[in-house]
Amino acid sequence: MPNGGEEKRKTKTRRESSGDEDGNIAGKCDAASALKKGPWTSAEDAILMEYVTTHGEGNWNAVQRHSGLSRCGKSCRLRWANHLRPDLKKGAFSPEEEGLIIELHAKMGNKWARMAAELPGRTDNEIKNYWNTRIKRLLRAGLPIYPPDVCSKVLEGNYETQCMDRNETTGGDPVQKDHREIPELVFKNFKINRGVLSYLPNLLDVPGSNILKQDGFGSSNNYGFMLPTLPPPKRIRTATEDSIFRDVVDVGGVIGLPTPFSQLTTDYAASERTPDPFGLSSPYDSSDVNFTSYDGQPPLAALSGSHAFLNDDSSSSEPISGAMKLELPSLQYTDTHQLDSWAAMTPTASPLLPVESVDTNTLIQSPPPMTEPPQSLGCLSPRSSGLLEAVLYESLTLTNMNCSANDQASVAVSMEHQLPYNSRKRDWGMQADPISPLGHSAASVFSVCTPMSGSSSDEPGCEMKQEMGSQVSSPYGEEKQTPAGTDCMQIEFSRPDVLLGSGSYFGLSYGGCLEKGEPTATTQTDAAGGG
DNA sequence: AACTAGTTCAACCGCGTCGCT
DNA sequence: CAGCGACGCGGTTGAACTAGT
Repeated sequence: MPNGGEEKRKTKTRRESSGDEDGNIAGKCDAASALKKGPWTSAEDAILMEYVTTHGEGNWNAVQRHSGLSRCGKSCRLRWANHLRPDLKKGAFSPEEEGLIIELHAKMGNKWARMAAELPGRTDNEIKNYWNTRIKRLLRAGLPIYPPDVCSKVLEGNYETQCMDRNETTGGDPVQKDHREIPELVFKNFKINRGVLSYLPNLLDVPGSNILKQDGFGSSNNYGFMLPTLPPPKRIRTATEDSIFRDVVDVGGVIGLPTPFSQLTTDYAASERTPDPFGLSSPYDSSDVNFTSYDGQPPLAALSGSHAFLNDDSSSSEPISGAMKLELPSLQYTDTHQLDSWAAMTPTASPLLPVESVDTNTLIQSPPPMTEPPQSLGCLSPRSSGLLEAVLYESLTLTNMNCSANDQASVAVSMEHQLPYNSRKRDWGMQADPISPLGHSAASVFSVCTPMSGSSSDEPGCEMKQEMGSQVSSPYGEEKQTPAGTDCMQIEFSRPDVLLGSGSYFGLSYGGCLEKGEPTATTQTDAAGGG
């Protein structure tokens, strides 16, 4: 499916070859040297091939110098890696490969290179293209990105491996936790946050049901966070839909409709009153939520949450808006049937605040270490895993928020006891975050600071503790006091307008509950975007 | 046959990281 | 430790192609 073709490729190449002389000159690699850009010709390929076979890979800039190629080293490397490497596997992805890609993406997010390493003969670019194409199609059809079996695999796999990992790295000593694994991601710098969010009240004038339609939210420029907008299908293409459906079934091995995560529900949340595949129980029963209330818009929870910035490497430190883009494509639903299926996995119907609307320069900061890293939480650290884990993590986080801010010692314990994996009863109606986990999702777990605030944790604004019980932006632009120690999630989350306007959601709520112990100086990123 | 919208894929671009000096 | 170059990665773009009308 993915590549429509070698044939096409050949045709294109042929054309390119013929148009060699017209190739545009100049380039970013080295504008001064007028390096050629654009499609490679077969002659160039030959030169590059010859050079690499004699000199080996690496030192790509030398290729240009020594081979006479008018291509920058970067371009040479790309060409070699993506097209000329002898071990490249050409042609469409096999079903096995497709399945693997899906699984890997569920685990690691947009780590194309890492995924490529798991797929011999495949390039990151290829995988990326495949995924993006696939995502587009699935979203267009309103289907879940991950087949249920993949979800369960990832969940199980990570739960086990990460716990094992943790035990190894910490020697089982909960005190000596491995900071790489602990999801020390909380909102910091609340004062700054409040500033950042200060214009949110503007949004509050827009009814929740409509806000998502506002320019800027639905625009392509803003699709990054939770409201990516793919153009609605202008015509229904039966063949395409069929194909999509086939993909879901074939690749996933499990029919994703109408309840794509039923399997997970069974596995992990059987005892819960609401399907809770990711431990993402909504405060609502899905039956209580009218997902069509937003003018027929689907719940805009972004399941795909955000590998990019949940993953543990540098790319995670990008400003949220950037990081989220590809991973949170639009979720569009065409019928209530699909809504139902999504309702199970993305329980929130809350309109979500696009990160862009907050501040594209926001930073993700490492939270202060928790008094005692809940083991399970550590196992689900978004920093060490992908989307699904992130979702789980957030679920845990949200759950944990219920704990009294004063009862710091209970944090770890309560979180442990609120794992989605166990069947411990949770009163989501009172406690959980309706905005959801999936909506703000992983993003909401993170600290959001303006760069100018600095990532220094010793700034007063970064002291989450101080903020416990501090102001909460009301949906109406006012601020109200939330008594410290009270259930921070008792804000009126059931109200979309509150959710939208509640900068406090980002700051206070999370911080109030998560922030325990010393602020950490560790930052996920620096002001420059992480370097 | 012409037009249009959607898809695919190669290549580019910007940025982060690493290693060397 | 700063500066620099090389390299790698992920996101985006644009042209070619395909399919539907």
